[in-house]
Amino acid sequence: MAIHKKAEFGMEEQELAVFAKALAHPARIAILKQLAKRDSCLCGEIVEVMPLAQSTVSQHLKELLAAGLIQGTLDGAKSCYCINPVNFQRLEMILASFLKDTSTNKCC
Amino acid sequence: MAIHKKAEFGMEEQELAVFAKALAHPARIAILKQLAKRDSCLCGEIVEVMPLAQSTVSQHLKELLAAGLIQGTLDGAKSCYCINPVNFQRLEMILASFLKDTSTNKCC
DNA sequence: AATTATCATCGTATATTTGCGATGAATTTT
DNA sequence: AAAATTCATCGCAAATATACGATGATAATT
Repeated sequence: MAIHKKAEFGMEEQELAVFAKALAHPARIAILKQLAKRDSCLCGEIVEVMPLAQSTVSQHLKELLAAGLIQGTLDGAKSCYCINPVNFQRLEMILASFLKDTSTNKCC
Repeated sequence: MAIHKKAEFGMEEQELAVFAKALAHPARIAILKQLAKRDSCLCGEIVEVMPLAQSTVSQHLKELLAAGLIQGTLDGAKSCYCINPVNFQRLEMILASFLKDTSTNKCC
């Protein structure tokens, strides 16, 4: 876009938008489920159960990391990723607040 | 992307991804909050409280419509948009399921 | 009937996302 | 030490998203 106006909105909106964007691709949702299911994962283990190339999975992991939904370490050759419980709790809180703010039945 | 592989994931992942993508921009979150606050809105009323051009707001409304998060009618000159309560309830359900699937404390 | 107000859509420009192969770095295995 | 494994990053191509002004269509006002 010519100019990005995202910064002109409230902190709450921006924070939720960042989390939502991280969840805006089925691959990333599937990755998060896998991580939770196995408690933790090597990148290769995820690639095995995903219809995507290794480089693509690595990129999705990077985005999840940037959004704070997962945490991970790279010990030389091997990697290790897992859910970030703290930020997931934060996500849950923000979602609850959002759903409360948007609850209504009246319509046009 | 050269090829879109989204279709190769599960229905649940895809459905949540569609909702999440709709929420992946602060402007759309702000719009949803406005709609809930006022119960319903003309496009122009939203433009007034938003740092965006009318055409841009209209485009965001279209995306929210496509995702099913809002419903609306166009009576000639005037429009009327509001929250889609049914799909919001569905969103709430899917989110709860997702959060359950991703709950864990064990980490690497 | 002419003007004004409201809004969707089109066209355009730029930025971001998605996906992959190739490459290189670090570790492990042989 | 050589070969194999594991993974992030780079570079590329194509698709989407973001934002706006201009335009046209419809309805309400004058």
